[in-house]
Amino acid sequence: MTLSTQPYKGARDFYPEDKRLQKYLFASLRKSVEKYGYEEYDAPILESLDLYLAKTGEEIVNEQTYTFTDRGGRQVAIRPEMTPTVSRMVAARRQELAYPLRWYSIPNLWRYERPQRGRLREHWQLNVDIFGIESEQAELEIISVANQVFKDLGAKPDMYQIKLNSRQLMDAIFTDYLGLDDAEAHSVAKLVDRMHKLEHAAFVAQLDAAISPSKRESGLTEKILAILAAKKLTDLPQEVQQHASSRLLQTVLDDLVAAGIGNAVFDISVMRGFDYYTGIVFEIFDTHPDNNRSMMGGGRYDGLVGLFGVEPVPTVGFGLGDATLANFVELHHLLPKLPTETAAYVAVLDGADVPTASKIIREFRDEGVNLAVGRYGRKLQEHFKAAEKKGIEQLIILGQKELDDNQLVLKNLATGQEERHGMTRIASLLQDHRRA
RNA sequence: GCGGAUGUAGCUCAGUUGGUUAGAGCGUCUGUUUGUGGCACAGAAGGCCGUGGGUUCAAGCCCCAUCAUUCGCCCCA
Repeated sequence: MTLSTQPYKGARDFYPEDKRLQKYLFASLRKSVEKYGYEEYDAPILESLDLYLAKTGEEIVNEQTYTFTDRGGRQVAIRPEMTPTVSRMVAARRQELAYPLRWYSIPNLWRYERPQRGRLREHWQLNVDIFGIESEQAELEIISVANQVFKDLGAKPDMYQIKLNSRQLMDAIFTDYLGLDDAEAHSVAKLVDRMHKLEHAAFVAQLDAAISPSKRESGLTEKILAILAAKKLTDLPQEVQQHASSRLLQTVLDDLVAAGIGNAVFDISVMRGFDYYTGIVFEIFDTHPDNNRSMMGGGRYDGLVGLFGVEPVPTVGFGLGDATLANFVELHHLLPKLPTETAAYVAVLDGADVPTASKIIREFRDEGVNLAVGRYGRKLQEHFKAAEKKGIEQLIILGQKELDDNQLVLKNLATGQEERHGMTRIASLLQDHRRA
């Protein structure tokens, strides 16, 4: 039995070129959310299993969470999402924190399931939450932050679409307007979530199955279909439009447009899987036909902090996965060239005095110039190849001649241009080059 | 958990109706003399043909199982 070199199923190795992409994406995400005053936090990857049992949405705990018993007999889970953790942290210090809190994190999360495109067992997810604002100011800001994230990655508005709905509005439609009981409402909600994936006939058939025969005979199926055909809030029946949640959603949509976010729309099929959402929910979809999926989702969850036996704190937040985001930026060709951190490669030629060369190299580093040194005693052409393969554009040649007159050769491997200067001059050239 | 596809060199893949020493391109390494690369030329290394069993005189090829990868379903942070 030979040892496998493959990473664990559903998890990725990050070779330097992969890590470079991840670092670029995360740096962009951090920059975007920090523009709005969000601060980064973090927490352990392990949590007590109780934390996930306490909230609703059972499947994720039973089937999709990595769990184990530790040596002290405690039931432990590897975090499958960040929301319970951040709620726990807020609850623990609820009285001393300065609201509104603006927090973000980029945790790695684990779920036990069959890997597929854009969905792995280990992934990283940007989590952005605002705590302590009851009004729609919170929704407006959080969606603006999400939009900023895409804008800063170079995305144009037609590359993605922000879809909004409201849990309260759907509850009002299901219960008050349609008269569904709880079980029917739950089934119909799950169906609506998938309505764009199903053939129309299949959807209607499943809809029929989800409601009681008597209601079906009184034409309820048609009534539901009429509601679901709504493309705008104003397509809904008057009595539904008068509901407070409908007016609130319209306000948020109008405010987003006023804020210059024109690709935000009402979409009745946006339900969100978790039951802890209490108000407006939203998702961002990639409009590219090869990646037409939800990249980010979120909403208002006012009840979660209160699960810890303290006063509830109104919260709006979202999560954005790294795998789907990477698909997005690649499909839309948004990636810039990602250069190495190393400013120059140093070729110490055969016959050059190594202690003297080393002293010069140390001086470069003291100036903050990142240098990788090639193996001593190699031929110059091998240094060229090594530097090029590593993606390092500049080569510093240190032969005995250069050491004697302290005029070093700096060669740009892309253009072939060469210049001779003292160490200080070359250091500043390299620093300018990196800033450009 | 369910279904489809695919496993041959480091990578991308060829391998005829089963037939003897297993192929290409790219990459890697060496050299074309010792301080100027990317090209070219010459050469080399590198394969239990995913694994186990079966059929056959003979299996990379056919059959079964198994593992892995991948796409989708379920579900979705």
